[in-house]
Amino acid sequence: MSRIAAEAKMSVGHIYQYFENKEAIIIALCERRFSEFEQLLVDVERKHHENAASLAEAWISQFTWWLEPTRAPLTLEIMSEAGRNPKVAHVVAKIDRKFRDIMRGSLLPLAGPISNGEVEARLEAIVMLAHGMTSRMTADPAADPRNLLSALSLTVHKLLGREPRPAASDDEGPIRNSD
Amino acid sequence: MSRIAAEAKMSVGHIYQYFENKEAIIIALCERRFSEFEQLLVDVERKHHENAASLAEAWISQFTWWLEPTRAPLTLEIMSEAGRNPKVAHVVAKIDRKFRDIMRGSLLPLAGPISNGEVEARLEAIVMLAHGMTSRMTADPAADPRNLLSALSLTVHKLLGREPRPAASDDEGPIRNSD
DNA sequence: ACAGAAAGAATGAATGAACATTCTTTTTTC
DNA sequence: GAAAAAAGAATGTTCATTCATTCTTTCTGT
Repeated sequence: MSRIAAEAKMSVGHIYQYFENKEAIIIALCERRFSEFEQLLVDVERKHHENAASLAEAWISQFTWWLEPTRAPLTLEIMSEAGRNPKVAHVVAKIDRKFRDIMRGSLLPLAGPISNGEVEARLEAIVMLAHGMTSRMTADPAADPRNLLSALSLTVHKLLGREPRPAASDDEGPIRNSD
Repeated sequence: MSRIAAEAKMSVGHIYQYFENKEAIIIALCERRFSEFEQLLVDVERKHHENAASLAEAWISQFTWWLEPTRAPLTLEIMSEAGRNPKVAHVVAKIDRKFRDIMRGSLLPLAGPISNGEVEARLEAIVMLAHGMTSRMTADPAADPRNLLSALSLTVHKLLGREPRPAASDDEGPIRNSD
């Protein structure tokens, strides 16, 4: 609380006029974080709704947002907290549902006609990849965001039954994780 | 510490005869956890080295280990902690390296000849999926381990360029995540 | 064989720091 | 000058670590 107060340039006591307790702050931060990302996806969808091919690329590239070095650790902390705190779990569940709805509607149709169960399995796989990205990003100081993103891209394309884009945006080969 | 002491049926003070401080206990727990899993993979490899087809299946099924409801939350906590504590990060990096070595040697050859960069990208994807599994498992109380595992299986098979096994072990369809 | 001294094992109360929350006091605003 | 806003000191709790003390085992000299 004292650090939050310092950051907000308020006194500790004053914060309690705006939030009932620390947990309420945490919930609000989670909600803000997730709705920011949701907005990113909605924007991408609006921009590319006419062009199926570019949608996948644009959609994937949004995940750099989660790879910001200050964002990933706190996101992982949120997932951990969700395991203990049902209120946090509820906020996480909300964005998860939203995220899957968006994918079901705009991304997965690119895979062609597949069974309902297959659709859900692929959704789950992509959600797992997204979670895995933030976990890898925070747990491995040598993890390179570009590698994580291209592994995501590769896998999403395979899940959509398409070939990944022919070349990376810059001409370098894959980057080694050094020790 | 008091809870650890109770669990170990020791006094709090006595624990400090065996561990320098709480951090040392945490490191030891991480090491034990990871080496247990490593042993699982080594065993699977030994058992299936003659049969490439069954290796992938057996290998994938080992991941139920990470899905144990008491294991996943603490594993996620470890990943979070690795972001702050370099000693924990080092232990995580060690199992990560080992894990990739095993995969490179026994699993990925099933995918046929692919470029070096492709190999590393697929390794990263599988590692991300593994991390994602524990994150999903702890963050979503409605997550079903069977769904997570079959999403993993589906994706690993796609990454290996093979079709997933024809049917699930039991005859049920995919399980919905209820609300 | 054995008293008793030394070493080691184990306990649990004391310490001090961190921290969320509340309460009293001060400052600002109208 | 009253009411609202803001500050920051006080409170009570949790928790890792330390420390004085007690209990147990092992060794030593006769």
